[in-house]
Amino acid sequence: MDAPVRHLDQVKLGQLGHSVGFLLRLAQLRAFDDFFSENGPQGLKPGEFSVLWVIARNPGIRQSVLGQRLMIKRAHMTKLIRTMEDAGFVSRRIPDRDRRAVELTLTPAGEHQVEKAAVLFFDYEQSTGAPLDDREQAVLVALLKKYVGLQGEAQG
Amino acid sequence: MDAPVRHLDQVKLGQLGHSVGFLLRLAQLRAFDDFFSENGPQGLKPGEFSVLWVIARNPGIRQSVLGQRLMIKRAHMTKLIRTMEDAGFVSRRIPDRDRRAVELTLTPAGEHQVEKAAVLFFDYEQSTGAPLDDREQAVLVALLKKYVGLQGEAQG
DNA sequence: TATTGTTATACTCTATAACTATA
DNA sequence: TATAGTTATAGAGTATAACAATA
Repeated sequence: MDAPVRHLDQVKLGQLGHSVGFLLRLAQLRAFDDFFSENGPQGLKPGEFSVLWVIARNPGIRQSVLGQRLMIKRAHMTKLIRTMEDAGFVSRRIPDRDRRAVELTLTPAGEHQVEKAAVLFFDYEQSTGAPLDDREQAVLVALLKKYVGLQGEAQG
Repeated sequence: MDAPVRHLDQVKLGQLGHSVGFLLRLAQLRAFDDFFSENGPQGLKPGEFSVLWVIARNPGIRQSVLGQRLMIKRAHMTKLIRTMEDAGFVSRRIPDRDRRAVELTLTPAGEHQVEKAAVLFFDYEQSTGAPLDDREQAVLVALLKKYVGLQGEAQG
């Protein structure tokens, strides 16, 4: 009989410790949480930053396409975009050739906001990758891209 | 001037497409979401499965240690454990030597539940890793473990 | 009929702080 | 004083379904 586990290093994870899904969850918590809580750039939340960033690089992108790429559901996209519109960062346009759709662009204020936040975001990315050296980090990125099927996409 | 982006493969992600944090988020969605929504084993949610699994391998583990290892906050642990207790899967015990603490064990029903769920969970893990071959998957797991600081822990 | 986006509802997970009881 | 756990509240993110407008 083992004594009751009272210390972190004694905890046995078994197969779970080799589970991609489980490790991804822990890794995501490590990567994002502390950053976006306190040091959060300009009060932008993760989803908001990624949305602004992608609109900046794809002016006129359709709301549905943006949501698909970032894996954000339509209902949530609506709320996100409304918030960004209310903040004065995004403008919406209904194209004549398909009046169901919405095309998104950044306002000048939105562009300014993203570029400022991006500096903080990518700087943090660098520092949070600390436990891995550059080569390991590159391998991790490559494997994750393959895992999520993000390989042949356009680079900007 | 580019034409408005209307297709997924045209979307330019720029630096974001090389961001560990961003890729981790996409990867986690890919790994977990669809599985635990529909095919979810026995109606167990991800947090619930991981909690039961770790208790099974560490009988008598303290609630606080469990929460630290799984990166679940104390307030949320309380609710999670209550739910599992109400479901008849977990039993709580206040040890005499520190009457503030709670030691957790599985009931026979809980043990049965985890083992059944584990088969489905790890089988799915296998299939969801499809885009990566065995060697790539092993490298990914090793890098993620290093990234989250999960290296020298006890194996079970 | 199918698609784009909106609205409304509910649930999971998280964040925070105040609280208890024990140490 | 500090720690283990609880309670309560708020918020983000997501899932779901019903809906309007357009294709």
